Amino acid sequence: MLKKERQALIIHKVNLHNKILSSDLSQEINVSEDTIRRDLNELAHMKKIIKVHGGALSKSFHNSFKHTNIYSFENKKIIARKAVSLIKDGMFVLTTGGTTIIELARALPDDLHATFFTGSLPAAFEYMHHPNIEVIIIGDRLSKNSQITVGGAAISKIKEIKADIAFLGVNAIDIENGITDSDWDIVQLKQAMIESSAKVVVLSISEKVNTTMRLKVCNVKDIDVLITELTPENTMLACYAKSGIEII
Amino acid sequence: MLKKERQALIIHKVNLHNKILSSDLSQEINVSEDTIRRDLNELAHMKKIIKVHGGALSKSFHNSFKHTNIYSFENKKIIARKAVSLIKDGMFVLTTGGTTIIELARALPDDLHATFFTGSLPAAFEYMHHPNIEVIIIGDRLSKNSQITVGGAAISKIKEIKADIAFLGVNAIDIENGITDSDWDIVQLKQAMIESSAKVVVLSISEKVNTTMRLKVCNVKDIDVLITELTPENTMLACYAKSGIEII
DNA sequence: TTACTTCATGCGGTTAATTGCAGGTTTTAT
DNA sequence: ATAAAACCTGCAATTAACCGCATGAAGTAA
Repeated sequence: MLKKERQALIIHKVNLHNKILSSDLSQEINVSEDTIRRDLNELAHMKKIIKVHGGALSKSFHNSFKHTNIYSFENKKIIARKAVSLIKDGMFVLTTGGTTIIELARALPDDLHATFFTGSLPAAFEYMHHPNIEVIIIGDRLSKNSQITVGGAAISKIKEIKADIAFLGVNAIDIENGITDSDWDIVQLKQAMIESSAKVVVLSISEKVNTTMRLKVCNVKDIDVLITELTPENTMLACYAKSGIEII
Repeated sequence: MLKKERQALIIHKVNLHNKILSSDLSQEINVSEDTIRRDLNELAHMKKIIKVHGGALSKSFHNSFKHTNIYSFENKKIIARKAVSLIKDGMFVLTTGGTTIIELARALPDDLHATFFTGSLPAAFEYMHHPNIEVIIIGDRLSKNSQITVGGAAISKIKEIKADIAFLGVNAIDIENGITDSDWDIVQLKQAMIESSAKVVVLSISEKVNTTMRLKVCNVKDIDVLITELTPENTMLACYAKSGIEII
């Protein structure tokens, strides 16, 4: 096999599989690993692939970090816009923290008059900049990881509130296991919020749909509305719709 | 699995869930926890994630408040340094908000172990970044002007606390009228703090000394310590020293 | 055709990277 | 205080990468 021919094949395979091992190529094309390595180095030098220890990665694979970041950011904005449409003047709104909730805060229209309850510092900070929103901070011990107040006092405060709507930014939702999370304190908080709220709205990028974590927050049937960046007709969400959840 | 590939997966998961445990990753990817730890450390070194004990956190979750130009910044730093010397390990500390308190928060030594109570969002945010400080947020309605929680619930929470020391950033202090302020809610808050604290420390740049505002917080005799950027011997402070206040 | 040059390849030996593990220490949680 | 979990360090085994060189193929000019 000619050198050019071999390299073309390598590029093809890398783009096809996003990754390739030197050892595999060597076996397949029946040349020494040194030759493969030389090929990979040349191709890497021509910026056709990304050479790594043990093989190579496709260019698109490596870029996928930045893309996903912007991607989910855009997705969260879409979710936020949908969520905002559920909030009406005069409502009492409970929210968790999380980046999706932050986007929700930023998407609130200036003429909305409502009262927001939260224990999340970043969320409170966003609400604070809104001209017509009353912000009530739920006090307790501040969790440094999640930047939200957690503990018994926070829970009992939440239970005193009769909110119209609660927005939960969730980390994992699954038709079998419902909403799950990895932080015990956050789980307690979310459970209290669900209990205290007339309507429970779950915000989740589709990547988190059909994933589970260790601790259970609630069942799918406890949710009233599910918002993702996808259209409600998406097949991925069909089973949730069938469980009686409104999909937006 | 290639190392780069694994690290890409880790970044993706961290960004997806905001937080990840080394043990979970180890199970999922089927490599030893040591390998995961090494990956996390590398990624942390590349500033892609935040490494914490037991796992890692997403970077996007740690946006900090903007550092606007603080008036009389250098003086407030001097005051902060003096104030910090009063805080000992294990203390319960009550603080208001205000830029001087923010400087106090930043001046805290890393090895200080103490519990801080505050209703101030910016102050809480600074305390949160300290490794060994427990932060308790005092909840209630958020005052947008002063970025601190105010109201009856906050007051009664403060009264439940038996703090060792309270730091008040004040707006006006005068030998005749004592501490005065212009915001009714803040006045209530400060009064409660004074009541709940064994020791009351007032932080004030000298510009605010010998000025008065409309609402009275307390008398000079209710203060234990006064800290300004001036030396204790300064004649401007002599009359306060004569009233039995410790000047630092 | 022949002698010469260039290039691609494989191989032996060496160096570097990656990973898991044993141990001892630090941190965390109870 | 105490026990469990997480951490770090050094080490060893495995694997990949690199270097230099020999071989032979392919091309080139006389």
